[in-house]
Formats: sequence, structure tokens, C-alpha cells
Amino acid sequence: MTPTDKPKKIQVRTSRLRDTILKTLSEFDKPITVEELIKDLKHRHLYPNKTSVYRSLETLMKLEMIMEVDFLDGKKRYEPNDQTKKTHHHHIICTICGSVKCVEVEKYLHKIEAKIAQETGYLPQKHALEFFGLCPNCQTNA
Amino acid sequence: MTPTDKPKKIQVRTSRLRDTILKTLSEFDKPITVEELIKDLKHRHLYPNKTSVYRSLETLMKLEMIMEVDFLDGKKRYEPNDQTKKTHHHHIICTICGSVKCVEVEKYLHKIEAKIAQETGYLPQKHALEFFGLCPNCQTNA
DNA sequence: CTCTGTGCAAACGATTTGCATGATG
DNA sequence: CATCATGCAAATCGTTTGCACAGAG
Repeated sequence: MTPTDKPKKIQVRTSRLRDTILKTLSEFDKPITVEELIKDLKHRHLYPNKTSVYRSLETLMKLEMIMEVDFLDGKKRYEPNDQTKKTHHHHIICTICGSVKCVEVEKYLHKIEAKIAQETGYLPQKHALEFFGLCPNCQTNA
Repeated sequence: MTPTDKPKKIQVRTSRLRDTILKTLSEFDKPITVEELIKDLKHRHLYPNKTSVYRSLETLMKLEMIMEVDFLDGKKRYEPNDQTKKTHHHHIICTICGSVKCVEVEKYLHKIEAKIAQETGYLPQKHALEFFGLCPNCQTNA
């Protein structure tokens, strides 16, 4: 960082890989791991190096076109930051089959964060929230 | 596993390391990483191998004497599962200085989980929730 | 003595970095 | 032709495993 460090405007060129990743994410029904992503890209006739995928995801994150999600299994997952949908949402993940459903609970979280601000003096900025449980199918079959 | 696999009763012997780890956790003011733990153990004149620490934590987890907490930075953290306190709680972590405060929001979460059950048919079993923000100090100094 | 706890080295898996080359604007 | 994108190899980092030995009951 020089003293006169210019505003970090991200310079981006078109990239087939990045575009296809974005498309894959938007067509995938749940947050996707890098491994799943690479597998899916094969169906789209792309066989990129894993590093390139990581870097594409990094760029898409900087562009705020995708989001990172944590399912507590040590792998990062990504989903499109689709502005047409609710920007921020959470998931419930089936602990048996891994199926995922989106849940919309922002109103509650606003209340909770207000309570936290009041009680702790901390200023909440963001949160990580995921639910785990059994999907209807696994409830009956297990 | 043999066909007649016996109930996995955990057999445990006294261990200075495990006892000291438990003590350290209960005296630490926030969930602790393995790295921090090993550093702290030095003050207690214990210089265990990292592997032993991981295994001690694993045992303490099985005994349900400690809990795992995820602050989204790729490191597992542990805190004592102190039965005298509220068993289950969450944290708000300062994104600047890393200070941690416990928050008690279970009532809200029960409501949320009821809503999820009703709307999705999933049966919520557990959840992961942490808040990130600015502590009072970093709000004024930043 | 038998089984649990520990240390050490090596393996592991996800992710990151360095460097050379390829492609875009 | 300057700069971003990609591929490949190696490094990193937290964590886990295999194996031999030490220590508890």
C-alpha cells in the first residue's frame, strides 16, 4: 500500500469460466461446494483447474455477485447474490440426506440484533445462521 | 464393529492434560482455539503435543464437557459446557478487536424454528448462530 | 497386565501462492 | 501491449491418523 493508494476499483474482463460458474450457481438448487462446482462444470464442457475456480469465485465475491455460506463441514459453499430475490436468507439442511431449504427469518433477526445492541453495547453488523434438522422425507424413512 | 457391538461406553482415565485443558477453558473468557489453548497451557507448565491436545478435546467433546463453536475463520473453538450456566448460547464477536460477548436469544430461536417447521416441514434439530459487529470500544475508536 | 493417554512423523483436505503462459480490451 | 485470466506445482494451515511407548487402574 503506497501512501497514495488508489481506490481499489476491481478491473475485470469477460471470462467464460467466470460466466459459467455464475450460471451454474444460479441454476443449482443449493449452495455449492468447489468440488460440486467443478463436477457440474464438466457437464458444461469446462474442465478448469481448481485454482482457477477458486480465483473466479474470489473475483465474483469481490464483485458481490455471489455469497459464501457455511454449513459447518469445513467446505466453503457459494450461492448467487441474486438481487431479485431477498438478498439475505438462511437455510435448513437435512442432517441425513443433505437437502437444503431456504428460510426467511430476517424480521426475527432484526429484533434479536436490536436486543443485542441494547444489552451488550455491541453494534451488530452481520450474522451467520444455519439450521440443521430432518427433511420431511428423512423424518418418515428414518 | 462386530455384529454384537457393545454400547460405546466411553472409558476414561484421569489425565493431567485433559483436566488442565478443562480448567483453562473454564477460566478463559471466550471460546478458545487450539493454538491459544496450547499457548495458555504453557503458563500452566504443560507443553503437550498438538495431537494430544486435539485428542483431549475430542474426548471432552464425547463426554459432553465442552462444546465446539464456529467463528467462520476456519479454526475450531471450544468452550466449557458449563451446566450451571445456560447450556446453549451464542456470541457476538467484534470484527476489529475480536472480543466476544455471550448473548441469550434462545426464546427467539424457538419461535423461528417453529416457523421453519411449519413452513418447510423440516424438523429443526440444531442451529449455528453467531453475530459479528463492533464492540463499544472499537465503535468509538474506529 | 490391560487399556487409555501421549508424542512424533506423516498424511490429509481444503485453500492459497508463485510463477509462467494465454487471452482480452 | 498492458493487464487480467488460467494452469500447474508447491506451499500453507488446521486437523487427523498410524504407530510405538508411557502411565493409570
